[in-house]
Amino acid sequence: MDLDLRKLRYFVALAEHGHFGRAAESLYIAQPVLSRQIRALERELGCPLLTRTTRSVQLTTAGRQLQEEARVLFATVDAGIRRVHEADRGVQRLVVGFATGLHVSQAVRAYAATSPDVQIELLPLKWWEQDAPLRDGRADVGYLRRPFDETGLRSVTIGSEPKVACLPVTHPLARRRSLTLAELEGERILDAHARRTSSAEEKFELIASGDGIAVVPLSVARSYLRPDLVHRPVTDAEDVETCLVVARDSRERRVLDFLAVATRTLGTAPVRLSAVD
Amino acid sequence: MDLDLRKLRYFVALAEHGHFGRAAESLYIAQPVLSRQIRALERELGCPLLTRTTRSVQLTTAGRQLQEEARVLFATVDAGIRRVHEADRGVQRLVVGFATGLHVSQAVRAYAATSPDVQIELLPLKWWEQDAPLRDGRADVGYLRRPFDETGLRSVTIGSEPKVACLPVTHPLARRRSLTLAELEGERILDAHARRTSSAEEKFELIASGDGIAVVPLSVARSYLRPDLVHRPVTDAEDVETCLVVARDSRERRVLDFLAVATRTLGTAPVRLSAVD
DNA sequence: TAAAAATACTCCATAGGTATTTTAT
DNA sequence: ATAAAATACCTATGGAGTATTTTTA
Repeated sequence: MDLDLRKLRYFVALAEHGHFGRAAESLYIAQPVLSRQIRALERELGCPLLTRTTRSVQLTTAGRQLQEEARVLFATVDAGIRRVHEADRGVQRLVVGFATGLHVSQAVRAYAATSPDVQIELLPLKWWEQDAPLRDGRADVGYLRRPFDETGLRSVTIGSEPKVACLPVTHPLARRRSLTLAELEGERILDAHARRTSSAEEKFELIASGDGIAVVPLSVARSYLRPDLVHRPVTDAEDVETCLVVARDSRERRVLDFLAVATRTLGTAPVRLSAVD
Repeated sequence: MDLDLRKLRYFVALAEHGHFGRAAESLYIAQPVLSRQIRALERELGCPLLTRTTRSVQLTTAGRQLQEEARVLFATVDAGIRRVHEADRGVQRLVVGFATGLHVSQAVRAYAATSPDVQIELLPLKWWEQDAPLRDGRADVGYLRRPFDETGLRSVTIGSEPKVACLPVTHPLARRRSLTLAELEGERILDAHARRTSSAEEKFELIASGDGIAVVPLSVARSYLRPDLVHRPVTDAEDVETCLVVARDSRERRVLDFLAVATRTLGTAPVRLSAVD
């Protein structure tokens, strides 16, 4: 049912030693135990992890992959347990999510100055799930662009930015100072791609190679700026609102403090809860 | 010793239901079993996860943190096992690491066209560990900037780029077309920061707020371009070499193919192994 | 007092041990 | 022939079950 981390640890030792006897020794268990546990692991995973001859042990492709996965898995476990212990010792954490192109470090530094005991973590938000991390607790507060699914969240608008069209420098429209939506009629617009790769970079690569153009918020264009691309304001496209977002039911001091500091660094009045709902 | 994922799964169910009886029911186990397992988990972790009254079960701070960690942990496990199964079914993967500012998507797309069956994954490399992922197998091939620790690796130089100084727009030197190292004497240079945050953004934030300047490769400056910063070539700073890197002992078809395609997209001759060593 | 968690006990699956056999070089 | 992994068999830890007690809103 559940992956057995003990067996996985045994497997890693075996993969490293390439020898049942020596691996068992390093694990302080008897060799037959290791043999059985590895067989069990192979059975549970449903695929062979090594090819055995009496003289050598060689990893299969799946085995090599598992060895790699084990590395990140144990690192994840260790880091997780450490954070649990920190939470137990009363260490406060604040995870600040931010959509591509939105700059948070000024607010973060201002907040860090007021609350030096809070560990701050930055979480870049993916364009296809801006809001989910706030709902499920992966982030305590986020800088997002509208629209997004606001159910279960509270948000304060903190600004807005124009949309721009990204074009190859060689594109005829690139010579214009600004554009209108009408002028973009007939252009191939690269939109919300289904592929959930990490790379919006790919989109811009496609634009550079002439496969299409994109209309994006100014700050997105800026953060993917390249010498072979230009961006021009689309004068009649609606501005995109940026906002600060928290989970609807979060009432924790550190979150409220951050909101206060963050809105203050924007030069606006501190957020009152009533204004947020 | 090892974290028990079964107990963790039980804990998650309990955290969600907030009630031993109902959680046990949802897990198809008896209530006393759940009680015991949760106590055992608390003992193993060395900290209380919930405050129990006969009417309600409430998570402690550590408990909330563990619930969060469990989410990412189970996701990591699932994804890992999936990749192991894929490897077993013969699905090829190629992980391409790249340092900030180096663009790989052109080569990746060219390679994907020649080898459509290979799953390609992009891995952004951290500035403080450019090379480690190549050595430990997290990446099969990487686009790196010299210098880095080349032990156990093979590299081909594929280009070089000038260094530039990043300054606030308001800085007196910002009006110059280009600069020399001598002219930067006396400036506060923000260098390799010890803090291993994900954010080189922070460094640029510091520059923008006048805390110092930085001398970085051109492509790094470009990828963190902001309206309140400028970058000017430092004419007498040595250029930075960019290179393609693989593990010394990697001889796999997919890696060699990628090298061939990648160097071809650069307009240079395909890499011969002898040239790499 | 009633609902819910904890405790007491029993059973069994499985990790781990030792002794031995099988296998491939 | 020999080194190394697999198999056989035993022990004991701990997970899961039922019955019962303890606790507090």
